[in-house]
This record gives sequence, structure tokens and C-alpha cells, in this order.
Amino acid sequence: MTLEEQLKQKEFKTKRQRAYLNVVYTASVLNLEQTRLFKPFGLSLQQYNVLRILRGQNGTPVSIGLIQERMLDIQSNASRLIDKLEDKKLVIRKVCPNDKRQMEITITHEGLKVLLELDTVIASNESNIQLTDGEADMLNDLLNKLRENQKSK
Amino acid sequence: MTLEEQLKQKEFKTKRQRAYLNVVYTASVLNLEQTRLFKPFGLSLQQYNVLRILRGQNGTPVSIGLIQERMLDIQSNASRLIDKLEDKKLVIRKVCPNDKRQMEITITHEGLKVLLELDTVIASNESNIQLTDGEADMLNDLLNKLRENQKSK
DNA sequence: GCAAATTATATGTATATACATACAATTTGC
DNA sequence: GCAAATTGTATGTATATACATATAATTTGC
Repeated sequence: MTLEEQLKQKEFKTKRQRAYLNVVYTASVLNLEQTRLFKPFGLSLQQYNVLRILRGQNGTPVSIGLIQERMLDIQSNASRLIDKLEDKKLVIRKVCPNDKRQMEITITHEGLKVLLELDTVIASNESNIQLTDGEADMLNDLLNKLRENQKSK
Repeated sequence: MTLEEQLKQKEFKTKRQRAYLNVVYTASVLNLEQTRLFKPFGLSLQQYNVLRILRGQNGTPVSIGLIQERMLDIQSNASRLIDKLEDKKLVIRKVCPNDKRQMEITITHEGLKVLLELDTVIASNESNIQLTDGEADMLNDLLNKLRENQKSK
């Protein structure tokens, strides 16, 4: 479905506006899709992202701040996400002995197990993307350019 | 800032994965930017979108369902958005006499006034986008292609 | 013409973001 | 070495999404 069909709109004021709205719309489609993918595993998209970041550390504990920094979503609230993951026993939260303000978060064996299950599901979903390598590169470059000179944080 | 810098990640498994994440990330940047733009006017991004849809009807009342259909965000909750706009006296909600299940939503004079103020702000923001018409078209096509064969709604 | 199905909207719950603020622990500037 | 500033995390509030369910009004099938 094209953007015009979805929005039931005949035309846009500018081509840039159409591209802009298409980015936002496409992201919401992709997000919804991923959310549904994760649902059977009892994980939200953001909870999954946190687990991925933790796995990437290979056992080294990670602070809340570092998780926050690496989240795709700007200004998400890592503290509360960790709460949920802790409830599910997928991560462990310990006060850092060197700096009692900091928390040391590590992924549990159980957390790694869930991630492993999800890897396959995600990979098969991503293989549905119809872009060639060249197209993917081009899309990537255009998005980087779109963000240029935008004054957001 | 490139996606790699933002995510502090050296490489992605596939170019498609990088493009995919870049769409999601870019959209969150754009959304945040717009949200901040609207904040001084006491409107959220979604509330603004609803007002835009209503203005597009040139005074013809619109049902909740039609608003829902036209929202960029799939499965958003138009009913509650209208609540907020009604509280602010920017829209009027009346029961449709022909079909008492339906609501007839119209934008108020005050609502139109707020939109008018916002038009300038939005236009100036969109003029910061660094894409040429050709690039915008290409981006649009690539996004449409990315969504193809995705099984979401 | 009435029961059953459908439609339009509303509402409850869980999750998440954005922002402001709070608060304790640590670092700094003198 | 102590007050002031900064840092790391938590929490409160408003907004929004996603989903399930509820309810009233309308349409349909017989």
C-alpha cells in the first residue's frame, strides 16, 4: 500500500513532506510488527532491546545510564524497563560497590535463553524485507541526510 | 550523526537490518522534534493530526471511525484524543441524528485558529529538511518497497 | 417484525515516552 | 575537608498505543 492510499490523501504539499510522513508511517508499521512478534514471548519491543544491549556486553555489568544511551528511542526510561525485566527474572540489578549511585545490570541465563529463541523469529522476519543491498544502503544514506540539520537532541 | 554513532555499534548483520533500524530511529527523532514543536501550543502530535483531519473536511462533520482510519498511527485511539480536544474546546462532539451510534466531530473556530498559528511553525521546520525533490522521491519509493510483503495489518 | 449479527464508540489495563522533579552518592573547588 | 555542583537513578504525571471487552444502535436474515 502506498502512503497516499493509506492516508487517503491525494497529494502532499511537497515531496519532502511526503517522504517525512512516510518515514513516520513506515516506522509505526515496523514497530507494530515487531511488537506482535515479541508478544508471544511476553516481551515488549523495548524490553527486547534492553536484553540485546545486555547480551552484547558478554557478562560485563552495565549501568542504567549506559542502557539509556544505547536505546533506539531517545529519552526512554531504562529504569522502569529494567523493573519489568527484573520482575520476569530476565535480568539482575545490583548496587555497584564502587559507586553506590550506580546499578549493575546483568542478563540472566533465563534472559539469554529467551533471546536465543527470539533470534530465529527476528531473522525470519527480517528476511521478508524486499530491499537489495544497494537499496538498503541508499535508504540508509537518505535517512541520515534527512536527519541532518534537524535541531533535535 | 550516523546510526552507528548513535547506537555506538560498529556494524550490523545486514544492510537491510541497518536500514530497518534507521527508519525506526529516524522516525523517533522526527516525532520528538514535532512533539516539541507543538508543546508550546498545548497540543500533542496526535491531537494536531486530528485537528488537521478535521480542517480538511471544511466544516463537514466527521465520525470517530473516519478519524481513526486516517490517522498515521495504526490503531490509535481517536475516541480519547477527541476527549482531550473537546476539553480544550478545539472540537465539538455531537451525536449524529441519523445514526445515534455515530459521533459528529467538527473543529471549532478556536481550533482553526490554533492550526493556523501552527502552520507557519511546521512549514519552517519542514524547510530544514536537506533532501532534494529527487532524493525525497527516492526515499519515498524505498520506504514503500520496505513495507511490501510485510504481513502487518 | 424480531432475534442475531454487525457497527460505532467507549473504556479498562498494560506498556511506553516525555518531562519534571526528587534524592542520595560522588566529585569539585576553594 | 567541607559546601556546592554534578551524576545516576527513581518516581510522579500527562499523553499515547495496543489490545480486549463492553454497550448501545443499527442492519440482516428468516
